[in-house]
Amino acid sequence: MSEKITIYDIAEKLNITAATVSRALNNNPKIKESTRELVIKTAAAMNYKQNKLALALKSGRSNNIGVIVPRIDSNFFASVIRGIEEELHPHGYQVIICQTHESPKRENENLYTLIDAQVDGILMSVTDVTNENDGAFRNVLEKNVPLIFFDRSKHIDGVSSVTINDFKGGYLTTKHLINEGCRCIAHLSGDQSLEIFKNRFLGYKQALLDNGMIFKEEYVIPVKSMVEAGKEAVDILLQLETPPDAIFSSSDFAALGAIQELKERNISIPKDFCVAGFSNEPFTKFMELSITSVDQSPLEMGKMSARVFLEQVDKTDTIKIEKKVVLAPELHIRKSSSKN
Amino acid sequence: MSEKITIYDIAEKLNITAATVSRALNNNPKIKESTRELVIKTAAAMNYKQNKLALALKSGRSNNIGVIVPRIDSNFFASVIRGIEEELHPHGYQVIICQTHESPKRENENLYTLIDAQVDGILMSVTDVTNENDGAFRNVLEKNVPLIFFDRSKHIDGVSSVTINDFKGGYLTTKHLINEGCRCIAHLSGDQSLEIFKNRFLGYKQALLDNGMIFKEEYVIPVKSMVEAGKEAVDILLQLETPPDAIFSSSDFAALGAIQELKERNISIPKDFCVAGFSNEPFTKFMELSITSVDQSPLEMGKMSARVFLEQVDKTDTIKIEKKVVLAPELHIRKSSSKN
DNA sequence: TACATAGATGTAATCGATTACACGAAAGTA
DNA sequence: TACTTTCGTGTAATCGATTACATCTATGTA
Repeated sequence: MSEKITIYDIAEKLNITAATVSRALNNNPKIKESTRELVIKTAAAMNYKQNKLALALKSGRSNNIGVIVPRIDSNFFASVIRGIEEELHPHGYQVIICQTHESPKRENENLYTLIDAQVDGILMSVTDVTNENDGAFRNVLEKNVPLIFFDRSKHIDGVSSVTINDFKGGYLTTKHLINEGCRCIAHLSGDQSLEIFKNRFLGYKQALLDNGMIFKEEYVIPVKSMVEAGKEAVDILLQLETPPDAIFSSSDFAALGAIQELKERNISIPKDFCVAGFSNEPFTKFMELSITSVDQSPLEMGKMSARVFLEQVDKTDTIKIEKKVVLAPELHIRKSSSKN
Repeated sequence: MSEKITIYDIAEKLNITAATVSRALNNNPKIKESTRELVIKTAAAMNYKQNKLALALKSGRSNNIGVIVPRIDSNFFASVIRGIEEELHPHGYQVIICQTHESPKRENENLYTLIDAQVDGILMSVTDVTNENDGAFRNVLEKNVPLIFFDRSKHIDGVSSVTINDFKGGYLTTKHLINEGCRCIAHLSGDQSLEIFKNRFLGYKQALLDNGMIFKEEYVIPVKSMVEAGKEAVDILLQLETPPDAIFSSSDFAALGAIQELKERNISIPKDFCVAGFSNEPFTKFMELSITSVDQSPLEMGKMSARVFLEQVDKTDTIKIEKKVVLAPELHIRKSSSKN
């Protein structure tokens, strides 16, 4: 119903030009005070709203930033997004959400779409590092749109990232299991093409070696981040000649599955078997047999990513600052691994 | 680095006008086939990308839709958003996320910001129905921007909504508890100014009356959706002259708190006390003592909201179709309330 | 041959805001 | 009095794409 009011409407009403109106509204110093006041009052009276699209076209800045995640309905990614939104909202940015569902094709699609939509920056968690068809990434860089990776990163010169120290997370957790007296610690590993999972694995391995324990390939089971995968892994592990007495899982969901399967087999946790997960999903704390897990401070990660973006967005210099922020993982020790 | 290529660049290279280029790229029928092919080939070669902002300004459609939720880091809202994104992505829409943190002020702010950003529609879950300062809502309606409520709705003429039948959810759950043999069923209620919570309460009450049980005010405890609140509620309930033997909680988190407190007091669940929650949060299924809860099909709710939006967005008629979609709640009966 | 018609393309306005440059009036300076 | 500044506004181009209307050419028809 209500006609869209433009600066031309205001100008017409006051018998001045749109240029003057624009200047008055933008606090341009070379405008008479009385004119400014009149314009501002009239604009308010006419319920004028600036057309952000026109502004965006003119300035080349949309005030939108794009966020790409594998999926949004995971506590971790949702929390990161929350952090991003909260940090960027006060600066006038809107957050556009894209999901990849772990598909490199969708990832590229989303990158192109966001660039087409003229976003002022892209914050993302990579889906597949081996994605060679990185014309999409090159495109982003060529357009000089700030790109920031969080959690799942990828090595690209000049691109900043915010991650946690996954190696340390794996190391600390494994060390903790060793301290609890576990002798044979297995690892449920994630997609090794992603650095986060590789580093968790490497931290695990190093902790074993540093503490005089032997590392066995057969104790490392690749799993998807699903309950069922954890059950299957336990099934495999318990058939080994020397079954393990602890599991460090790179996924909370797999850890949960492992626990369910162990209980099914009447193996007592933590007395005879310890389990620890990764991500600190809400349910790990809520269980009666609460699950030890590594917190990744997703909210902080989101806020930090947003801050890194803000630092870069105004740098008109072509000199790219590559900032690598690494947050500290926090091990939450709970019942599933507390023998004492 | 890479210059932005516009249709003018293509036109110049081919010695034709931008109009022709535009027509060729848009499959306008009145263009020579050979010209079209040449333009398309050249555009590809020059790596031309349509500037969506220019298009948006010209057409008045941004291809963005706004989603406003209390917060994104809740499994329910994140899942709804996932549904919305998946349904709208194929239609070329991008999803902009806003959070209110249950603040009416933020809600109004977000509404204005989204309208300013020229979104093509707004899908939202209301924060506070008593929010009288609805200039923000009026503004949306006047601008003829499709508005759709999901889950937490509000009565506004001409505005569509997608909700679940909360009354039925409350009714079914209470009936189930009665069937299990519970005689005194308490209710942990949510903010009664929100219809969803009022309806859950009404369903609970009706189920009691329909089954010859008496409804007692003192059995209704208002709670926040938090673990701690559930504990406190149990503390109050057990001090009553006739303490209840079951709880229907309008929140899974409060239900969890209740269970923790009951266990603390060595009350056996479900033998001596049954508990049921609402929302089917992931953890309810994962607990060893899994929690009975009502599923709200958030993914479906999101997709459905998106579909309702799509139906309305192309209707140029000023006649507003008010569509009220009500999804069926699904009671998931689990250990916390299964005596048999 | 003369004229209507279809086909292909060019011209220019438009969406709404910003801004370099131009211009007239008032004020300051010598 | 004559000339330079300063101040406040107007003019018009610009961002990139779309599209109504105009124009021109080639073809069809009587």
